[in-house]
Amino acid sequence: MGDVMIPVLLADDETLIRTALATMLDLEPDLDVVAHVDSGEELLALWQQRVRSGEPVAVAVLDLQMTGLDGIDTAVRLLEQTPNAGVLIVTSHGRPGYLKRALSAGVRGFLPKTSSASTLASVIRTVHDGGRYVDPALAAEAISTGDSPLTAREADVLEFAIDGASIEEIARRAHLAVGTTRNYLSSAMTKLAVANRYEAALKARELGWI
Amino acid sequence: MGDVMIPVLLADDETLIRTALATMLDLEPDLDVVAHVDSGEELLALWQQRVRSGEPVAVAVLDLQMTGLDGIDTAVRLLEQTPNAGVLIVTSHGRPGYLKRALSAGVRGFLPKTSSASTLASVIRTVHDGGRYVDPALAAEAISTGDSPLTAREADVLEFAIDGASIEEIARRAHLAVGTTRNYLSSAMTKLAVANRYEAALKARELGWI
DNA sequence: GCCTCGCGATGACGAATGTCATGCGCGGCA
DNA sequence: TGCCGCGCATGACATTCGTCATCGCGAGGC
Repeated sequence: MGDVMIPVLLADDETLIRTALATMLDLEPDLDVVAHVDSGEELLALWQQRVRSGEPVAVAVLDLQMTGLDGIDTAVRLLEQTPNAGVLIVTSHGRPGYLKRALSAGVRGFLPKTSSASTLASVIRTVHDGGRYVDPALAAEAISTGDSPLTAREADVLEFAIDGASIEEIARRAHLAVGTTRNYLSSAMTKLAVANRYEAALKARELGWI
Repeated sequence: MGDVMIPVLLADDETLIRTALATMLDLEPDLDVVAHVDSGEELLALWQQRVRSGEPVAVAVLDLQMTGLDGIDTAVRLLEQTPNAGVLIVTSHGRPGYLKRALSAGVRGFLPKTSSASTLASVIRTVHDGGRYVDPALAAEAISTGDSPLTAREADVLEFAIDGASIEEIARRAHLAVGTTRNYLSSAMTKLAVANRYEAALKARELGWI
């Protein structure tokens, strides 16, 4: 019996949600939530500890938006260490770009929080067995969105533009000249078909491109 | 036994979270999650139905951020109909202004999702017994933040400014002249001590003032 | 070696934006 | 009744912003 149980590690900084999910998943006969923590850092520490002590490989269920290391950052580090670990990301915001980044990092499951509980449980099993599962709606959206047309610099300046900073401030943060910054912002705006840098930053974030 | 059970109605548009919370709360011996729905509208319909059929008064647990009617809107309508109903709001974003609006609507419980599960359960009991409970950290923040210094018009234009619209566009949406819109934005910017309307809108939202 | 291309920068120009002084009408209110 | 205060509006002004043409430079590609 013990060897058919799937060990699950859960990371989410919202305690209420995390414990509720842990409680619910633990009710599944074949799932064993061995630990749940409130940050990516703690999950990584726990993972390493389990690897060192030779415990059976677990499925990591990560919330995408966490303070500190977010779900994708955590997944990247975890997968650097354990290349084919089963990692599953759960998120409130179905941004296409996030899905792409997660998949290219090697994440094998990606679900919105609007999924059902039974979906989550079955995806945990799928991921544990080496399979993949991506929410169909999110996948369709990611495909139809296409890849980011932004160059690295354009993405940089947009990232600094999102909090409403002036071009001067953006230039300082990006270590670019003011005029250069303007140009990058301008070309990003053209690509995104919007009229100013704020809309551009908003849209790029919406699409997960920054 | 049946009459000591506290009926709980749950509304949250994230199915995974909602069912996990419902499952967890149902494990409490004195709580009975009689239904959980994914929108404020549905919760209101359910509430009315229960009132009409004379069922015992329940505690409503509402997620603050939902598409359509959000937690506060739902609470307002629910409390218009049943003035001293027990309503509890749960949220990811601890904006001071939200807390104030919720309390002035008559909500008696306000918790961040970073609370513990036992806190939620005990606050449901408190609210059911006619008591109040507000997360101490959120309460302190709300007190230190003070009230909104924005006039109604200033708040209006800021709301339209948050998606990056031009002043012309904001003016159209607010049914104001372009110059007037500029003036309101300008005075809002002064009050918020920022340099442009985007920062102003962001800051006002951060503080829960719009 | 030469050519091209992308990155970073500059300067000029018109449009959008933020500021300020000012005006007008209207509902309280002393 | 007269006097704020407030909502809404104008016009003028200096800045900031977005666009565009142009340039230097270094890293490949042939």
